[in-house]
Amino acid sequence: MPIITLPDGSQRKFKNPVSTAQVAESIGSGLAKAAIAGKVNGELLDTCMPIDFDANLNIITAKDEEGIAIIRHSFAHLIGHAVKQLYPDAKMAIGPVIEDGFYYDISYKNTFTPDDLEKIESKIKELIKLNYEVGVEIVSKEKAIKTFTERDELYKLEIIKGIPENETIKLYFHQEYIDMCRGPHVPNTSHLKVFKLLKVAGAYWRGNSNNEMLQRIYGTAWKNNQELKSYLKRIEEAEKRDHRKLGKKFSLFHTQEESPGMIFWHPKGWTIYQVLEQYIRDKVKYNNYQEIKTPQAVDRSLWEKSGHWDKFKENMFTTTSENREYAIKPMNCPCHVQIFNQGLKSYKDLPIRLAEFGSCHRNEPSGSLHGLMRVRNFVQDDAHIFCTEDQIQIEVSNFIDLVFEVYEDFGFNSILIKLSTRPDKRVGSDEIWDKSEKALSKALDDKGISWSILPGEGAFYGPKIEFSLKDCLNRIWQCGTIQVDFSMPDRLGANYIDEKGQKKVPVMLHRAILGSFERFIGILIENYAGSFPIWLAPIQIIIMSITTRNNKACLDIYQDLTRSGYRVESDLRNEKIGLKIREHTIQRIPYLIIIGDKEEEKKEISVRTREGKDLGSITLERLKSILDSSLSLKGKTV
RNA sequence: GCCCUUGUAGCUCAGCGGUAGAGCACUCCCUUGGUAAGGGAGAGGUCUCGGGUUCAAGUCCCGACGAGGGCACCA
Repeated sequence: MPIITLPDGSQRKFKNPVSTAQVAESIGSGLAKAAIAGKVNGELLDTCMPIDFDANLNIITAKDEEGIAIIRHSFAHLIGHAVKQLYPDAKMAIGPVIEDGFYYDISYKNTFTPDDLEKIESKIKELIKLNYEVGVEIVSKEKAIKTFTERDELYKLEIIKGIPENETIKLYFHQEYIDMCRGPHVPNTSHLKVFKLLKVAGAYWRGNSNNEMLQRIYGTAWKNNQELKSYLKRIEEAEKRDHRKLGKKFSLFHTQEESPGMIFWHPKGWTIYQVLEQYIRDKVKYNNYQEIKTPQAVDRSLWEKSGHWDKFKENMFTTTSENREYAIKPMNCPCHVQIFNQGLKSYKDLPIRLAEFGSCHRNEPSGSLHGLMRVRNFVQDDAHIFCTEDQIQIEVSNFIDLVFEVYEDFGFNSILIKLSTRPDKRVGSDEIWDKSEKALSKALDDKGISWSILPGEGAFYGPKIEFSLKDCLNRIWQCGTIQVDFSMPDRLGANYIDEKGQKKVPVMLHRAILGSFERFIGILIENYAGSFPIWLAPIQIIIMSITTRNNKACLDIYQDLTRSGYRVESDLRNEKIGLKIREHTIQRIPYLIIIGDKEEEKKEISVRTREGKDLGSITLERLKSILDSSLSLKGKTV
């Protein structure tokens, strides 16, 4: 006699085991129709599954987040149903839910073209119209194997092999199509209304590049048309902020065929770069780092010692000279150890913090290159802290503060923080790993920062904290990082003399705040959609004349502002003021100065912002004070 | 690296077997105009590169390279 407790606290008693569908029916037929699944004591179940115990039940409909997720999941099954009708030889692999949508991985002899995608979409629409019941059955492993053997679904059989004996297997019946899934799924296709297939892409079976590449069909689904439309609109708007598009539009940088993955910085892009570099230079100097510069190409022997030749050879560009082989540095750390190694170090010298704006080259796979975000030549705001084990905690803690301080200056508030822990292949004792992982997690916890863990994702030499930011399409890019390294200093012979006069190997902390200038600027461009806060804006002020008669006055003001340290340009063309305003507003120049006869007479300037706000006629001094207060805020108000 | 898509003027794109097009930008001329596009004329392309099919190839086929979306990779 199960007693079902509903979210409002009311209870219903049933004589026999009861399903979510039956409970919903007992409440009302509208709810029965809308019911997609039941959340039974917090666990999602198909509406037809019997409940034979007292339970809390929440009836899930399309209005719930979980309901939409189930709808998306069921749409994946519909891809299966449709694909198997259209292409009976296709083999279905996996079809999970993802953020905002779903996909299905399929193996098929021919490649799916955009035409096929349309056909599949139409077929799915036909199937939806049938309003068929989706059946579900819990089966034995044998039955599942038999079912998919008969159907020649090799991938499903592979999946079954990996399911533990004690775990239940559920089959979902979509008319003649059968899929296997944890579920739950919608009880009837009438729940499946609004969807769109988006694209086909390749994906390795089980995410392993040694396996066959399958064809992945991506789709999105929503509870109504408005939500679908607004989702598509959102994507469209986000794509307009793409840093590669804006990089062209604002002439910040370009790339070209002859040097894939390497950036040609234009004057305006380079201005942003330089502002960032000087900003970080001041920051690290203030925090007791010493800036250095190390060679670009280093003999193979050093990379052999550091372990890079062994572990990282594929990713290094090499070159030769007079029978010697060199590698263009992919990282700065080995060179920094060389500087540490010059002269004898005492424990009293530690920590030593060596910073470099180090240009690194890595031969990244061609398919991974992505605008400024993933490049083959980039400059890190790199530094290595050489310290004792006892100093790790405080150094990590200080670094985290520094990262937050810096990110705040850019107005970033959603920073993803992850701790990557010991991988299977690693150096160093478990004791040391325990200690360094704990140092990192403690530093995060002490500050009340929320973070997630990436088990086994640490570097072979030590765990790391990653600070990641999102681009306009929510793709995640690692920017800042701090990594504990017990290995490289030893390999490269670094040591210091401790209190007892003994030689000891220092710990090395690898760390970067922005990560790479390239990636960070990419994130900035998308984050600000090209409307850079004034401290970063490549051109801060444009001075425009009403007629050529006013050109001389414009040049005087230009000279004044330039000599006061602002980034200014003038537009003295024989064009109407409306055109000039339009063009420079589109270029997102923060302040537009207009000089006509009236301004000349009053010895003032008219100022307008890129947002279209008219500040009226003011003195040059007044403008400077507006600029200065805006400069001091950096990106905090944006 | 793998799969799919894609590569035409500085930019955005049309053309998809029959002598290269548009808009914006550019150059020149007229216009000296007050807060998001004044008017006219002109110049500009081995249609990424290399093969092939064809009487004829931006257009069809093959390959290379680049780019875009995924996947894998990101020490």
